[in-house]
Amino acid sequence: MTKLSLTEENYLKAIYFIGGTSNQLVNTNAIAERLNTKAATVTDMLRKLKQKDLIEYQPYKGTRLKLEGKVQAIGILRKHRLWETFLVEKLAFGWEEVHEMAEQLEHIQSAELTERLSAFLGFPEFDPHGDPIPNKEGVFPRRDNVTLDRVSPDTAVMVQGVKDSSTEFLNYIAKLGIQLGDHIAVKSVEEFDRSLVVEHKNQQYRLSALAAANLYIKEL
Amino acid sequence: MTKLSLTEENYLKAIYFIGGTSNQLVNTNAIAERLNTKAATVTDMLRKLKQKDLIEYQPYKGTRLKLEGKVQAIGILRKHRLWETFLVEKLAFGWEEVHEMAEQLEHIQSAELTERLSAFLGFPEFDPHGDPIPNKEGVFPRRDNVTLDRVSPDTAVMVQGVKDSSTEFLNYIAKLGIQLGDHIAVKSVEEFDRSLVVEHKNQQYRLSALAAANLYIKEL
DNA sequence: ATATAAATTTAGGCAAATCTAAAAATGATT
DNA sequence: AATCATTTTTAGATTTGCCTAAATTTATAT
Repeated sequence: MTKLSLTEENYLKAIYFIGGTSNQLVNTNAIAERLNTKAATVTDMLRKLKQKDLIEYQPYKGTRLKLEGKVQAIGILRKHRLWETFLVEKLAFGWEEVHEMAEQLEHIQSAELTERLSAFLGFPEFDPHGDPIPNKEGVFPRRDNVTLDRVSPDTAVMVQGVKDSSTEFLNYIAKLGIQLGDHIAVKSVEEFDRSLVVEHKNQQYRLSALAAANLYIKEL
Repeated sequence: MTKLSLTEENYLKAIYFIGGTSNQLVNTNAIAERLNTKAATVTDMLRKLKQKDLIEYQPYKGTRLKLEGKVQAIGILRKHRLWETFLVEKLAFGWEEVHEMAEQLEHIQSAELTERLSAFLGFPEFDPHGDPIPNKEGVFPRRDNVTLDRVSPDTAVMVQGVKDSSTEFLNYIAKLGIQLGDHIAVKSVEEFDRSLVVEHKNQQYRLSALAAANLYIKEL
């Protein structure tokens, strides 16, 4: 349980996200790209993290998190999503504005603070983007993984989360006025490009299949 | 308005506190001691901060903050005290527990976050230790600087703050159950050592002159 | 299968923040 | 005023995280 540097934490997080839930082998270049750094720099850090026994790493082969590395990564993710929830629910930020701040706040070291923050927020299970918040044991809550492109015409749904949380997508749906919890009715689906006509807040408009595939929903 | 490193921020804060409100010249050694570092290290940083025009510094003479350095230091202090207020009032930490966490939180960069936090807390003017929180222009609220050792016998007062916020003192008054806002009645003052007998929460006990001198109060 | 391309690592360096040891300046004392 | 003690600075290293350029390994494609 050595205390990690901010940089080390960011590397673990990057490996966690690229590796996905199945903990795939991760390429050096992928990490470099995600962290806006150079492959040579990543190699240095991988050697260091391996030496700390946080990752598996074989030169030229790739890397994956070991148990302790994963625990750390999930811990950081937990803090990130709790702080995002705080920023949106208590400080009234828009859900597209909070990522930067949460990137800083997630590195605050105090287990007690994290747990009290969670309690203060009412032990939330999903953050403002609809992403699941692992509990302090690192266990994720379950959620239906249905996206808007999967539903049939004439279905009413509620928006539960976004799959793609890039600024571009968040801005796009902010422009449409879509928020978590909003109700959307799918009117029709275009055969040609799978785009859909939806009714939302008394307005009808068209959504591309790509946009729809990035909205997690619950059928009503 | 160059963004400062965490370390640079800590140096400015140290100079601010040692220099006091009158912005006295500060010795290299005093800074080293406060930051648990070595004088040589401090010299390096002073050269750097001077080069950034944040401080006045003449080798062997000492240093003091320039306007921009002071603005930065007060900005950090504002964040520190707002976060402390948050931790105590919203997360129910004891006021002796929060310093460490606030030391980390004070470096979070986002003016918007700071202002929203202040609003969320109801624009507090004093933190849980009773210390004044500068507003976003850097102006401190005024407060009576009366300490408990200054009042005459048979006076009722309210605790407004602590002058010495060392862990030792905070623990001591926590043990006595003294909290901000508490009412205390001074029963008598001992000629010999200026110690006082006080009534507090239906109990009578004796406080040393030293302890009393570290409690800011308001007469009722 | 061999050449070429792509990915990765190694080598050598740089900047920030730190340290120890030695040198220099300041201040205090007789 | 000369000496001694203290404070401060300089010099030279170290660690962390990063870089570029060159070398090496792996993958791809004729």
